[in-house]
Amino acid sequence: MEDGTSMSLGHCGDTDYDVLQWDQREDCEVRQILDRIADKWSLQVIALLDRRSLRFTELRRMIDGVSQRMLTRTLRHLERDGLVSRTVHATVPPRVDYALTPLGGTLHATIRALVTWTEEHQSEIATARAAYDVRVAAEQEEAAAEAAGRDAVARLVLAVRR
Amino acid sequence: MEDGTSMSLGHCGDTDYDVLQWDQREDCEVRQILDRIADKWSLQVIALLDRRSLRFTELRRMIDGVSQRMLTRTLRHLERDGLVSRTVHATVPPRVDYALTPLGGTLHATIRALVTWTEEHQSEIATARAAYDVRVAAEQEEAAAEAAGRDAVARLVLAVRR
DNA sequence: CAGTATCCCCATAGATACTG
DNA sequence: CAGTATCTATGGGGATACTG
Repeated sequence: MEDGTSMSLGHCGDTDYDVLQWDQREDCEVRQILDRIADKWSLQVIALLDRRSLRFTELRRMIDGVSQRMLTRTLRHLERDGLVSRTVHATVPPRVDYALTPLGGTLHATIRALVTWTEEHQSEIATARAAYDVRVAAEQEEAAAEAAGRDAVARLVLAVRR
Repeated sequence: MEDGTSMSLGHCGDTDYDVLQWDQREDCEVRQILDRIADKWSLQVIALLDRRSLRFTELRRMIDGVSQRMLTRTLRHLERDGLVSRTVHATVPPRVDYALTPLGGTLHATIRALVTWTEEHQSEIATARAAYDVRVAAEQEEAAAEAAGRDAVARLVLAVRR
């Protein structure tokens, strides 16, 4: 076995509980779910399984670039969290079906809000980035010019002294 | 400079655009936002700044365990995406205020949905995990027992042959 | 088919030291 | 105070080989 977030989960660190916010607590449930959905493959898996249940190899083919190892790991994590169910059919060759659980379905629905937000605001973000990058570039040029100015002065001083 | 997702962002990979889903596209806006809010510190920063604007050191003190480097990086990223604003007061000693932009505010509101979901379902998740762990442990014991049985048989065979 | 087991890389977090 | 610069270490994730 490779890992597993350990069993002693608990309800986050409970120091000054009432003063702190969900996002203040280290390793709380929110963080764990966030880490799960933010990892490279989980979200794609969830989205695909929301349409219909799929076999291992079907998922593997549909998710471009995923390795067997990573797909297995991702599915195990999702299964452990109760977001995805795994049914093994004792046939030859073996057949394993993965499906989204009701719980997983509600999570996917929730995530959609974030997707919608992103779609609605992506142009604002792009604009902000462009503006930021320009600003940074300008500052760098300024700094370079200043440095060049200092050098010029230094050379002048040397020339005069000679 | 250290990095910056490069400037050639674009609207994700545009292969078979209409067939694919948002979550199928590699490196699309959704992924970028997800990576941002899912990273270790961004969310805490956003949540704190949603209450009131804060100075660098205030943030540093309020966010337990964050290093200068990480806080700076986090703030720069958030600033670049237009989620956080940075105002430098030309005083001695210097004073820099960070605040959530309107855009950042709407993002925080959206994320709250995810937090709510997590709070509502954390017991289900915990139950699922416990069940999964028990299942895995049982399978392992089973496998161990089987292996032990095989060994016993093997020893018997050897004993009889002698 | 649906995995497990290994090895390896490299991107990023964290610690430390220095600066306008 | 509010950073930048540099180094190291951890682990996520890819490639490959093997198996029930």
